[in-house]
Amino acid sequence: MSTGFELFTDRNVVAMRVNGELRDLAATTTTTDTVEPVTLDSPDGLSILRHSAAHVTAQAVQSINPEAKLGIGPPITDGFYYDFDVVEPFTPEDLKGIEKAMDRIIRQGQRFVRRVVTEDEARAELADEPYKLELIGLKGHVGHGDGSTDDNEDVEVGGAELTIYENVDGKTGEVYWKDLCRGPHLPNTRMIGNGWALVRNAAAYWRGSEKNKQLQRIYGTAWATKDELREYQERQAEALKRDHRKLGQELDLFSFPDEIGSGLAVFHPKGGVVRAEIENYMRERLIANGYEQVYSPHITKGDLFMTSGHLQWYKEGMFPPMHLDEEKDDEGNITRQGVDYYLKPMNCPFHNLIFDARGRSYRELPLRLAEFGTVYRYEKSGTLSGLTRVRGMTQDDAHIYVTPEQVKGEIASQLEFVLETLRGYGLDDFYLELSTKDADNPKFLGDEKLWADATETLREVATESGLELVDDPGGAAFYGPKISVQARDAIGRTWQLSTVQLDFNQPERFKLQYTAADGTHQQPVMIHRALLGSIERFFAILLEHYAGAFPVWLSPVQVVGIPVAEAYDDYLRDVIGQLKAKGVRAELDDSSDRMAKKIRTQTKNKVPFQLIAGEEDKANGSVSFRFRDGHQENGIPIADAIARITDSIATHAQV
RNA sequence: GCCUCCUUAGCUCAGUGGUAGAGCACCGCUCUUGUAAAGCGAAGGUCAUCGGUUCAAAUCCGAUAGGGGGCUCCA
Repeated sequence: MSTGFELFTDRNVVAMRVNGELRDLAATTTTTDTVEPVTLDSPDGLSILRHSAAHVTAQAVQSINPEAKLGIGPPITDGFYYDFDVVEPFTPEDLKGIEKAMDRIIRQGQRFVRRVVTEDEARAELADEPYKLELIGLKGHVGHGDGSTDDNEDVEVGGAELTIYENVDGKTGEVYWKDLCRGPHLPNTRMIGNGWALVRNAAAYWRGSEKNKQLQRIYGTAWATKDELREYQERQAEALKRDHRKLGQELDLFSFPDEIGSGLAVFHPKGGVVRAEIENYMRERLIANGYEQVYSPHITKGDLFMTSGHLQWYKEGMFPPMHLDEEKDDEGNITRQGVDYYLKPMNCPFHNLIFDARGRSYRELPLRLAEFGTVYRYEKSGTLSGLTRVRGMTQDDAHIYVTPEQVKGEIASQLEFVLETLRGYGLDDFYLELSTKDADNPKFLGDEKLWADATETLREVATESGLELVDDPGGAAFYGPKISVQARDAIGRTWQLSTVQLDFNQPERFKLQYTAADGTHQQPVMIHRALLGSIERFFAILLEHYAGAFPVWLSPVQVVGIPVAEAYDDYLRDVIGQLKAKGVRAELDDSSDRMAKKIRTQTKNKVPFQLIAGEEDKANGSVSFRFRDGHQENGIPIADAIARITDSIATHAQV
């Protein structure tokens, strides 16, 4: 029998795994146990650190406001949070005070002490903590088919036995504070060190349901060292600098005029260039890969969405109808029945009608219909965010109709097409996510066997791609499972981009058919495929990925000519003219600014090529390049300069 | 939708009860020959909107709209 303190003398060890279970260092082990050390900087160690920091936050809050009732306080990515029921929400000043109190607790070096309690003991000790009592009650039902506690709540109540963690004085053993908790914890608050900070406060529903009361949540971050905290804060600052809303304003790309309404963007001329390039490239790729382009209107009679099922399942996500064509007599009696028209939230029903416009042969399949279809969704106001979550957006939407035998091959080639196209935009770090149905959720429609087969097919294709595959249980659409491509951007954030989704439901609802080789009528399988997601969102992702410094082909202005003095305007104007003739977006900066000011301005505009010329270059028939990072290449002959620029556009190069 | 914070000139922001300010951008003039800001001047705001308190409101209170951060949602 020995404790972790005896087994591990390395001070970086903060907990241990005993037979696979995380335990406090204070726990006792026997010689037959398998015991592994958990270091502070390991993923487990960081979670424990963050969880302990959450406890200290709660202790600090209750030391300031004893009336605050405790919710839950789990570790999360990069940090932790703790929820409180308080009469007055926390203010930024409150957070400063809480940080001070936390600092005192941390410096004091209080020990975390684990104590096993019976349910009755726990209820007695936590009589003033209604939320904790609720969790104890829930735990009582786990194993009786409830199973409703999620991972975060599990952090509080844990597995086989109820435990309370006490924060006690390192010397006297006096108990300062306690909380229902599974643990494990750091041996001592001092180990939280100085790599932590409170980040913000926000409201959050108790147990994640909007039917419940909103609690006040305090978010914090915690790291093994102060340096790692600083790196984290720098990453946050970098993300802020790249924020597409900020860059969109600075670079004059798009805006959201209040006069139009929430979540509805306009693209300015410069943003329009970028967007057109994004779309043009996509179009080229579609045509080269056997797609046919179709168009459909923005509104439709409601019946179409009854057929598709959208009005039954997603009506709250749609803009309310326009009621048209109703006529009444003088007494107000309806003499002609009106019709409801809806803005479309999805394009698929229209494409189904195109499929169904005439008899289809198996020889036509796979039939790939593609459209940049603008859709409107009545997103809740609180969910809107820049271009990434809007109420009006254009999907690069495609629906592919295949025979059941073609499903696997088509999905495999779709996946390849998707990845290749994304690489063309400069994204090349991907992993896949397989979204499947929950066993018992009634939201998911259709035959179990179909789901199982479809899921298996997707899994095979995903596995064969060789990319990392992550499971997303319960993430499927109501009509079928999907593979989504997640892309990592330049600073390591991941974005869900393309989705390839199987649908057996809509072909059934629309009674879609094709004539098979044997003359029988068969139902096609439908594949939904969005490559960029929405063009607005993809625009935002690229903008953040490149931090506004687009590769040349996407840059709104590709070349700016900067004469050393006015006398060289004409010389450079001629070079710019030659570039324009080749389709390059080139301009001459003939404003009255000094050269250095022009360089500053165009660098801030993130123009990829600045062409500078004065007497020296003019005499040699050359120009000098200056790039966004400030480096220069002087005296390049004009013809070479033009070739270099046009090549960089053709190859989608970054400069 | 819910909680919370915010909204002053085109942009970034000062201005905590006595009816508005700076820098940059825009416009005009003068100047300007080699790699990130030339000088001078003019113009620009019923302080998001509406209502209330007050002798007096950008400032205090309320509502509405828009935005940020979260929660919930995301076909």
